[in-house]
Amino acid sequence: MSPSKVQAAIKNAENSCKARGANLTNKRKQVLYALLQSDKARSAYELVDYCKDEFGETLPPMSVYRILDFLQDEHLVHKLKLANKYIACSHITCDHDHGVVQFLICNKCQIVKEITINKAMINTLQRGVENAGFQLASPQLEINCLCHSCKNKAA
Amino acid sequence: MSPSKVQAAIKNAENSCKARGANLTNKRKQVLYALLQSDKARSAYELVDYCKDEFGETLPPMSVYRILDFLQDEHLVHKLKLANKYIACSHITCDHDHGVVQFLICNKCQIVKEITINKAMINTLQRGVENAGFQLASPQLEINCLCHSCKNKAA
DNA sequence: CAGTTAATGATATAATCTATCATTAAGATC
DNA sequence: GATCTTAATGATAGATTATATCATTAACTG
Repeated sequence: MSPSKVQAAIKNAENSCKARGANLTNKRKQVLYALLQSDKARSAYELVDYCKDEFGETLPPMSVYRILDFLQDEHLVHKLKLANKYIACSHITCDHDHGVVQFLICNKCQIVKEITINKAMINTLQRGVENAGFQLASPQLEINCLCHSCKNKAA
Repeated sequence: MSPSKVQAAIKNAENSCKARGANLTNKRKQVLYALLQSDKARSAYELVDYCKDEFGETLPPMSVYRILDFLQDEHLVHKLKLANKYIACSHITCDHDHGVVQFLICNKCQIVKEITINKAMINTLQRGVENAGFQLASPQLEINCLCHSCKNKAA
C-alpha cells in the first residue's frame, strides 16, 4: 500500500477510535502501521521485531498481544487463525461494499490476498452450514492456498 | 462412530498401509483409534493423554507427532489448521463420493462436523482463486463456526 | 494535586511443534 | 541363529504462539 494511503488509513482509524471513545496511542499506531504496509500476515513476535527495527521501539510481546486485541476490538485488525498471524482490515482504506471478501493465505510464504466472491455463493454455503446445526463465525473464510510464486518454487 | 465401524476402519487402514508398503504398528493404531472414536478434533497432547488413559501407553509427544505425520502421509488423518488439531479422515469408513466435504469447526468446543456441498460451488470458488493467481490447497475448506450448543451457551 | 482509570512493562508459564541424537525393534542376508 | 540394516520409537532441547498475573507508568478527572 502506498505511504499516503497508509497515512490516510491511520488517520481514519484514529478518528473511528475517537468516535468510539477509544484511544489510538502511538504504540498502537506503530503496530497498525506495520500491518498496513505489509502484504503478508505478521505474527505478534514479528511485529515486536518490526517495531524495534523501524521505530526503535522495544515493545514486549505481551504488549503487542494486548495492542492486537485492542485493534481487533476496534475492527482495525483481523487475526488469521490458519496462520496464527495478523493483518490490517482492508476496509480501513476502502469501505465501499464490493461483495464478500475472502482471505487467500499462502501456506508457504503466508502472503495474503483478498478476493471478492459472489454473495449468493456465501448465502448457499451459509444455508448448508445452518442445516447442519452450525453457524458461520464470519462470512469471510480463510482459505488454504499456494501462491503463484511458491507454487513454481515447489515444482 | 460405532465400535464395529471403528474396528472395520482400522482393518481397512491396515490393509491400505500394507498395500503401500507401510506398516500400521500398534501405537499407530492406538492413535488412529483415538481419532476414529471421537467426534472432536484432538490435539497431539490430548492424544498422548488418551493413549495413557485408555491403553496405559505412555507415548512421548514427539512420537505422537511422528505417528500423526505417518497417518497423514497415509491419508488416514487430517490436520485442521484452524484448530491445530487432528481428525480421522471420513473416507476411511465411507468411500463413496458424495460431493465435496467441508469441515465445520466450532470455535468454542472444537467439535467437527463434515458437510457436503455442491461441487459446482467449489469449482466457482476455485476459478476465483485461480484468477487471483493462487491455487486452492485443498477443495476441503476449514470453516470457522459456532455449533448449536455453544451458540446457546454464549447467548 | 490527589485519586482513578487506562496503558504498558515484566515475569512466568502453557500449548503446539520441530530438530536432533540415541535406542530399540523388525526384517533381510548369510 | 548371528549379523547387518532399516524402521520405529524414545529422550532431550528448544522454537513459536499465546495467556495469566502482578507491577509500574501515563493520562484523565474532579
